[in-house]
Amino acid sequence: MTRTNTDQATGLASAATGAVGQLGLAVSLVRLTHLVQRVFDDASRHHDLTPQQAQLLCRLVDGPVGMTELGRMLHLEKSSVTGLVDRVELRGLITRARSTEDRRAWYVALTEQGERVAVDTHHEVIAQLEKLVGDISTSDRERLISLIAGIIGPQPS
Amino acid sequence: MTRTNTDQATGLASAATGAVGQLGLAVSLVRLTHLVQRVFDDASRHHDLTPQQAQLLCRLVDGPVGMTELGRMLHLEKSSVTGLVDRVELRGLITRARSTEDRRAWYVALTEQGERVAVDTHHEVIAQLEKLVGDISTSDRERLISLIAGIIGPQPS
DNA sequence: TACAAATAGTATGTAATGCAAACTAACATA
DNA sequence: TATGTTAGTTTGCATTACATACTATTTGTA
Repeated sequence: MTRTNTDQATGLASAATGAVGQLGLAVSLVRLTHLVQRVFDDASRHHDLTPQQAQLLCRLVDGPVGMTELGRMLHLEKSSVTGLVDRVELRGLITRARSTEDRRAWYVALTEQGERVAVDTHHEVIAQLEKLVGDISTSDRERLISLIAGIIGPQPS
Repeated sequence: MTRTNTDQATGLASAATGAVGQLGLAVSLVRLTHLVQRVFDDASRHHDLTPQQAQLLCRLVDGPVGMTELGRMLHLEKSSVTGLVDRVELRGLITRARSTEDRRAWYVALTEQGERVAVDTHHEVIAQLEKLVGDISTSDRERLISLIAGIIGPQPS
């Protein structure tokens, strides 16, 4: 099986290529993603949340959000949103409130406890990531931020 | 609720800060991760795989791997590995073969069909990611690769 | 050699995730 | 008013992931 530079994968194959610097950009992005994902999962677990529950809480930090909008944000079908919100509501971290304009719609909001958990979890994620990037110089950090901004493009909320 | 620069979150809060360029590095990393994760999930789905199944296949591209080692690679408990391997084996994408040195151990390997699916899925992930970073100049790409290399550090396989 | 401890993997039971399809209630429009 | 659309729930299903308990094999040690 011959293999080009970007041909080795989404997971490993480092033995074949040697240093990280030899990897393609796409593969580097995938590895970086695994690492960040890991940090997020660990932080969630530390606060007794599943990663999905933590994601939900993070989406509510700026204020109440409707169920349909949540599904769009989290890329979930509406039935999945119902289940996720149900479970987190049962834990007392969020509440549902009827919309005043549309009696079909609900707004999901953090409870006081939910806000504490959301903020704490968020801070742990940020702190752990800062630890990972701590060695990078200020100018490199800015360069990295702007390069990433170029990739993720206009805010997809 | 006052909010510092790195204080807004793991999910959004863009309305409060404006442009992406204003975000902290940690938050940028989290957003980038969501994007890459999305690409990986979509590619998996296109090939009728769950993301976890696709991850598994990717880990086998370089050759057979034992169950314990798979668990270490994928950060899964051994009972989780058993289940995942069971299901993918049922689909005919991988096979178990007894180790010759240790009669307790198994090696998991791609079948012919599994190798095709793994390579195809991998190529789709790479192609989609390349599309995302296509606008970046060659010198910026190299800079980005080396900055990412600094973050992910020595190959954790 | 024999026996205890560690290791590789499986089996079982439980909770969470996520989808599709069918459903109810409310809104919107012709 | 009738019809279609939208917001959300319910149900049933497959997958994921863990902990715990288990079997079989290997390894270390007396």
